[in-house]
Amino acid sequence: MTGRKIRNMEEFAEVSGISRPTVSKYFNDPDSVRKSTRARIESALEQYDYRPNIFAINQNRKLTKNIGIVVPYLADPFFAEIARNLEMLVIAAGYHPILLSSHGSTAQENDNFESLRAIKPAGALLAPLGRASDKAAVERFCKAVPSVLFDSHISGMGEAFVGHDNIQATKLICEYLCRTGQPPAFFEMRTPTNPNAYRRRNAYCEAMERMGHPVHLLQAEGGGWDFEKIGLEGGTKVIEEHSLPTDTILCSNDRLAIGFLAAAYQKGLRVGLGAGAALRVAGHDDHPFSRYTCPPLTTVSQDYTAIAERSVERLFSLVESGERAENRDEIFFEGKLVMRQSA
Amino acid sequence: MTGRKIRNMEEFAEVSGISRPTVSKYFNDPDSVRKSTRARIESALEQYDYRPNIFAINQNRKLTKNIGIVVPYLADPFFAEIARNLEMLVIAAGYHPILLSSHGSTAQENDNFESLRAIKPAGALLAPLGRASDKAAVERFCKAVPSVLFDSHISGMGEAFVGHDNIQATKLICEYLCRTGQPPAFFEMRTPTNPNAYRRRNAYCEAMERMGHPVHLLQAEGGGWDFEKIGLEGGTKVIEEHSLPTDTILCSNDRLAIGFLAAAYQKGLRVGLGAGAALRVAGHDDHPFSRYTCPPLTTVSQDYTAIAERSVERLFSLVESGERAENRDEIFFEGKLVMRQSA
DNA sequence: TTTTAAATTTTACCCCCGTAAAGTTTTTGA
DNA sequence: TCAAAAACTTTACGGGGGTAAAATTTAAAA
Repeated sequence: MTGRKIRNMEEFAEVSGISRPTVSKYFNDPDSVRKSTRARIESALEQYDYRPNIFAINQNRKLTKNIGIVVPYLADPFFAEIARNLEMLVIAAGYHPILLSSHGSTAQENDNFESLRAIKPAGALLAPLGRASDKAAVERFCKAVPSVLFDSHISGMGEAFVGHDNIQATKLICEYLCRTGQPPAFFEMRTPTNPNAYRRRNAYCEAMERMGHPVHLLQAEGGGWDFEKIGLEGGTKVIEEHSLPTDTILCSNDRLAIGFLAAAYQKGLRVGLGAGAALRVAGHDDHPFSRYTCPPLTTVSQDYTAIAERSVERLFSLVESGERAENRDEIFFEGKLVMRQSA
Repeated sequence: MTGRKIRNMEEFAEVSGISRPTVSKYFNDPDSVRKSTRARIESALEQYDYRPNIFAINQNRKLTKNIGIVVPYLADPFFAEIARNLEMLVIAAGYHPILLSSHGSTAQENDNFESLRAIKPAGALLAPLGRASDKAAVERFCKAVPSVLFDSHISGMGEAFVGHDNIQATKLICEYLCRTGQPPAFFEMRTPTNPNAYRRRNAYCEAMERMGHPVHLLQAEGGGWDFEKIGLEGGTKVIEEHSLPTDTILCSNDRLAIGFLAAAYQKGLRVGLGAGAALRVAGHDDHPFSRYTCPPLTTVSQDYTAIAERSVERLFSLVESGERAENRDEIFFEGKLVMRQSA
């Protein structure tokens, strides 16, 4: 780090003794220039502190190295965790992740789409809000930017969808619960925020009918993203009303289950498998905190890593081929049973 | 949305019948042009879909409307929640937040600083890793970009620090615990990831000495950001070794407490206040999930909202004056006791 | 050594907008 | 109504770099 300040590529080309277009070529792909040229540039790089201006670069490219990541609610540890995985994969691929949270708001989601389009991303990984999404806005965005949807499925949008197999996973835990005790009732939000919830509800109903057990839906009121709160309040209500039709509760997701466990605890109902237990409670997702509940939550896992990896992989195959997918594929990863002490 | 496609400001100026420099002026401040001119531009804006190219804008400004937000670990709901608050305040102020997580890694933190500097942000809100931070890198960044530090304090860096009063808050809960039962032992990580932990440890020691109670530090092994795991394992260990010197445990933060509660539960130790309880456990932070633990966690809150608001306020007073602070101020918000059922 | 292909340089133009300077029009206020 | 002030237009330049085309050099192959 010596010598004069370098203001632009012109000056850097000068001090490194190479022409500017070749320097430009180097920065776009160091392997595209002769080895000896590369060496000269890199030795100049050690002497002088220079890097190309990102705005000037992006202005001249139709596409940038930016990859947008949009999640519906980043303060939900599930999305935080999957976003973390996605970011790291995108970085590893030499791209630049731009992480945006819609904070549960349709307006914010639309703003995020606009912000993203303004920076001409090479592609985007989207988990839309779902029910609350402005479908037309999602569609416009996907048309303009190669996108892979993950977690929340909106039919027909994006070049691909990568997500969790809600149906298989729900059936799996239903079967486990039926095999090991009373058939479960299903605890959920009456009007779920997340579209996966509908698939889980349907899968539960189907599974129970197939096994010849009664279907019991326990529906909590409330909207938004404060699932634990809804679980706690809804859980308290069903317990107080003695409206539990069975001793086994399958919650639509782990966050609801965490709330429900709190409700059970506060009402003095012991949850677990042993003789002294009054209730079995299971969740869905293998949420980062589900192993720390009391008792530890039995659940079905989502394969976070696989979903993140495949989403990124699928997106880059689009981005790097420069083509749009001829046929939209949908990839589902199976859930695994995570047996802990709550059910 | 009719008419031909507009490619740039030149063309837009043409169709709106105004000169390009005036149009440019309008986009920088709609109030800086005559009312009638503004009306003509805005009616053209309704007919034609045009917005200025963000890269070209930023290339020509020394400063952008970008505000960097760097947090050490976004998958920690505490940071997710505070980032959410910060983002919304920054947006409300008409700026553009760029949220970056260091994912607990020094290298990533430094990369984040570089990425941010590359986009010439008007300012930055930083919560450094702390102990793991590359101090020189933080200092360089703060010298180059007006920055307000929050949550984790590194002395002398940034134009201001806004955070939680760890000392007051720790003393508050110590006094509460001593007043209502046995004096607490302090459960923490031996080598804490977060710098606040050291202040809490010291405040605990001081408070106990001042009140004439013995100081007991229970130190869990392990590093990183998986605090619940450390709390569970460390808690299991101290319980198994019968090395609990008192029936009251004050955890250095809520996430450790969540782990500790799980340990107690799994070891059959009933936590709470009543007669049947073997243990009291308290935390620190009022973590988003602390109200859903079993039993609900007694803790001291951090004033998330105030910290976020003041940080943003302080940063914009710098940004908009265009000056650097003559004297660095440090603002601490007091914690409040949150009494729930665990202690 | 010659031929050929590949890499580089030169030249030139483009991207899209900020902004300063000078000249022109419109608005304001007395 | 008229001069001063304000707003606008025209003109011109600059920012930092992508990229195409033609000319030149270098390296590899025959």
